[in-house]
Order: sequence, then structure tokens, then C-alpha cells
Amino acid sequence: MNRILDENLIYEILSVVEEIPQGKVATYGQIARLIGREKNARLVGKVLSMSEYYGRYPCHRVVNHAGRLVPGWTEQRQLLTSEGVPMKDEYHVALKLCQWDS
DNA sequence: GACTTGACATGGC
DNA sequence: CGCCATGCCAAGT
Repeated sequence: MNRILDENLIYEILSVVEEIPQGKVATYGQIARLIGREKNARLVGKVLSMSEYYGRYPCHRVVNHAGRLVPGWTEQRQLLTSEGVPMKDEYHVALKLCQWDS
């Protein structure tokens, strides 16, 4: 039954995001995989964009497979650096050093 | 209900 | 992890 999809999706996604340890980051694909929706990585991003509406979650610890930060969200870089996440440049994190080993 | 859009992923170069 | 092309799925219009 796929009557409820967004709510469950949101709950699962946020549950995973919430478990990301400080100083580490996770990719959308990784989260999507953890919730059993590998192909829905984009949905993760959509949900996270609205995550503030559902509650406060460390959505800044989620980046895409290239380690690129959210376009247009300048705060994210400072938040990550404050947590000790190594940055490759202003818009990319060093995934090699800080990708979450779920 | 078809078309477009998106905080994406993966594989090839 | 630079860029290009293709695939995927849900939400919004």
C-alpha cells in the first residue's frame, strides 16, 4: 500500500539524518539507500529542504555524491567547519576525510 | 493526467 | 572528483 509515502519517507529520512555524527557528512544516495529508496536520492533533498518545517535536523551534514554543499545556502559551510568537517573549498567538503561510515 | 523541475546517482572520458 | 549523458522517482504546475 502506498497510501502514505511522503510522511513515511520523511520520517525515515529524518531518522537517518538525525544519526549522522558530528564532524561527518552523508550523501543523499547513502541516506536513500538506508531507507530503502536508492533511486529516490532527490526526494531526500526535497524533504531536507522542508525539514525545518518538521523539526530541527542536521540537514547541513548532508551533501551530494561530489561533496558539494547546497547551492545558495552560504551558512552551511560555516556550520560544517564549526563541527570540524574538512572543506576542500567553499562549496565542497573532503568526502575522503569525513564521509559517514554508516 | 501529461509536462517540467529538483539540496541526486552512476558510468564514461 | 573535473564534465557530459542517461536514469529514477516524487512533487508541483
